[in-house]
Parts: sequence; structure tokens; C-alpha cells
Amino acid sequence: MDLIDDLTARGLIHDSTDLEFLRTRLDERSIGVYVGFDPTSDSLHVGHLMGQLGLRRFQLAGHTPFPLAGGATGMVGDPSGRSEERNLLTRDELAHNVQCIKAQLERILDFEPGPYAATLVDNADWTAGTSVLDFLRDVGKHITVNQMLAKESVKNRLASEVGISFTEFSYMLLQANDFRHLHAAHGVEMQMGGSDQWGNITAGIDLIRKSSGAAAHGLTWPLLLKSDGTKFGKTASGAVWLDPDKTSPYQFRQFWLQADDESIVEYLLRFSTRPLEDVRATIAEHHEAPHKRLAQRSLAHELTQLVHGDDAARAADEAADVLFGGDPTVASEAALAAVAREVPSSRRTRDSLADVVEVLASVGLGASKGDVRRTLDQRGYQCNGVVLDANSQLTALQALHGRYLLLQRGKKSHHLLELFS
RNA sequence: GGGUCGAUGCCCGAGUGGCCAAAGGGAGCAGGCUGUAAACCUGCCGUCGUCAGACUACGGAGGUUCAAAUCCUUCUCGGCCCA
Repeated sequence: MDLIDDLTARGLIHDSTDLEFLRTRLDERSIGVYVGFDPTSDSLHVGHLMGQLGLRRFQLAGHTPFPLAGGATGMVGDPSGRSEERNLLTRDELAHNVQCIKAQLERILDFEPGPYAATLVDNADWTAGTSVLDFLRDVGKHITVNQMLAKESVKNRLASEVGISFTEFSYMLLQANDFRHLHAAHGVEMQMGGSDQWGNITAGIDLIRKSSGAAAHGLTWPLLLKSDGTKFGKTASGAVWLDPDKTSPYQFRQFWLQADDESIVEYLLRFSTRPLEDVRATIAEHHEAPHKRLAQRSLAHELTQLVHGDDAARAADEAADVLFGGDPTVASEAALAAVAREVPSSRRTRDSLADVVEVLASVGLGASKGDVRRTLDQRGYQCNGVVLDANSQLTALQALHGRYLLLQRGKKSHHLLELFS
């Protein structure tokens, strides 16, 4: 089974240039492949993981990845998949974002010198100094407006009330130029992206062919949607970020762990870089005994390890064991310390615990005091495994190891209080 | 520029003088059943509050009225039509 078969089996191919031709090409010798990441925020999120892992798969298969941070394209904004004109970021915001995501792009691929070492590139490096006139002559001349108008992303916006600005309309030229530049400067022959990128990718392939006669390749994966049709990676509390300060390793792990039985099969195939046979074995086990959540556990651990490292992944697993393992009163002090690092926690004096409602609201386990009261009435809170009510006295409870109170709302929200006198 | 319709709670969307903190749906939260799943059932879902009540809310600002989300004036923003 070659790489193409592997990707196909995992459901990772949506559109591609001549697949058999590509298969032969990949088989012959190493290829340079690139994926672009928009610096629309100061962190990547789980949605971007698909692109990062896509590059990783190619690297593991003996090809050379070029993750690209869109310092230049971010100035303009990609209309693909957007029903409305984007708001432009300031240069400062953009520069900051590019710095942040560069650091994240460096985590998942191997940059150590070697035959397939990854190279991080930023399109601002070759675009910022180009004059408009040069750009129009060197790039614009090769692409007809007719072609551009035919792209889905443009067609959709032309048909809509909001229209499309010339700025966003030009976006695909920039991306096409990126591909051509990487092709010329680094021998990059292939671009990948989500299925919404197909139009931009083919624009690049066309540009390369017209300006140098060379054949380049493109591949897209299907965009992942949740079972309810909404965008993948968005939870009620927002996106699931790769930045540990925005989404803790524990929360990151829980995002995957709490995937439902239907979705986890698809997630495993698409996000795991373990060999296909292993993944299939896990899926088989999952179907045998879904309640054991082996599939969820396996993927949650693998990805947390990949994104946050070995130690963080283990700590997140351990914290979850304490929080969901049953009786918190038997947890070791070390385990509780680990929990404190993974879930929200705070320090308070014993004297400040008199008002349960106030405590629960102030640690963030309720939207307001009214919300806390209602939830208390519904038996929604526990402390150290004991259900609370409006009259509960937290000081009357035995603190774990003399200083911890583990507060819990519902099943999944926790807060650890560390007491001091 | 002229005309016209619209702006309601997290979102969609009823409501056109009192019975409106405002129907209904969605989302969300909690409980039950479970498996840290799905589905389903129940409750909650502006803020504060000794659950009585108070306060803040229907784009902004004024006004009419005993009483306004509902009427008037004006401003801001948006859709559509005409120029």
C-alpha cells in the first residue's frame, strides 16, 4: 500500500490532479509539498491540524514538507469558503500572528537537518518587495479574469448581495504566485489544502505551467464537519486551540475524548498517523465495546502527545483519571497536584468559603449567582464527590490531603480549590 | 438623492398601548437513563434577591399617555425599489 492508497483509505482525498500520475511521481523520488496557513489568529486550532498532519504524513513517507505562514496573503484575506468580506488585520496584528503560528508549525514536523527536513516559509518574504507593476506583468498576465470568475469562491460571492472586493478577488493570484515561487526556489511540486482551496491550488498549477511549462500537482482533503453539520473544532466555548494558554492540554485531550461514537471513527482515520492496520484494529475494538471509549482514548492521547508533548499528554490522562475515575477522596496528593495544573484552579483562604453560591460563581462554575442557585437546586454541583445544596457549608467538608476541595459542575466541569490559612 | 421596509433576549423569530422579562424554535446548562457517547424524558435558561419582590431590557435620544417593545419626533445602521 502506497501513500496514495493510504490517504484514500483514510478518506483524505477529495480532489486531486491526475492521481495515477501523482502516484507514480511519488513512488519515483521525494517530492516537495506545501500547505499554507492563514495568520488570522495568534494560534492555530484543531481545524489546522489536518494540514499539519497532511504534511507529516508526507514527511513520514519520505517527502519534504514546506509549511507556509501567510504573512502576505493574510494582508489580503482569502474569500474561499467565506460568505462575507473579511476584515483586514493591522500589520502589527498580522506580524504577531505570523510569529505565533510559525512556532506552532515547527512542533509537528521534523526540522532537523536530513534528507526530508521541513522548511518553514513565509510568503511575505517574496511578496512584500514586489511592486504592483511587476506583479501585474509577471503574474496577472498569465491568468485570465475568465478563469478567475469561474472559481467557486468567486462565483458564490458574485451571486451574493455582499459582492466581493477587488482585494479579495486578487487573493488567488497571490496564492498562485506562492506556489510558483516555491516551485522555482525550492522545487516544490505539490500543494495540498482543504477542499475549499481547490480553486486556489489549480490557479497555481496553471500559473506554473504557463510560465515555465512544468507540471505541478494538487491534492485536497474533504473539509470535516461535525455530525450536526456545523464546523468542526468549534465547541460552545469557542475554538479548540493548539496554544496551551488558550486551550489547556487537558481540555485539548478532553475535546477528542468526548467525541461521539460515530465521529471518532472518522477522526481516527483522518487524524491518527499510526499505521492504517493499527487504526483499523482500534476501530474494530471500538465497535466491540464502545463504552470503553478506547478509540477516543487512543486518539486523544496521540494528538495531545503530538501537540503538547509526552509529559503534558500523560499529565492530562492522569488528571482525567482522577476527575472521572470515581471517588476523588482516594486520589493521591501528586495526582491532585497534576489536576491543579490541568484544570482551572485557584487558592483561597478557608475563611472565604462561607458563601457556597459566591464561591461557585467566582471560580467560574456558573454564569451568575442566579445560575449557581438554579444549578444547586438541580443537584448539579459536587464537592469532593458530595452533592451540594444551597445550605452546604464547604468548610464542613473534609479537604483532600488537608488542603484541596474539588468542585464539580455537572459531569465535565471542574475547579480545584487549594486552601491556605 | 427619493421611496419603502426593517432593527426584539446567545441566535432565529412572534408580539403593533395595559394580561410582556416578552410566544415558539434553536443553541446552552443541569437532572434522569448511560459509557466522560448518541437518542430520549424532565427542569432551567436577563441581573440581583431571605424564591416575596426589586432593577435593567425590545437599535440611540427625546416626547405623548395613568400605562409603550407597541403611538409621535429625530438620529444611527441595514434590506429592497427608483434615480
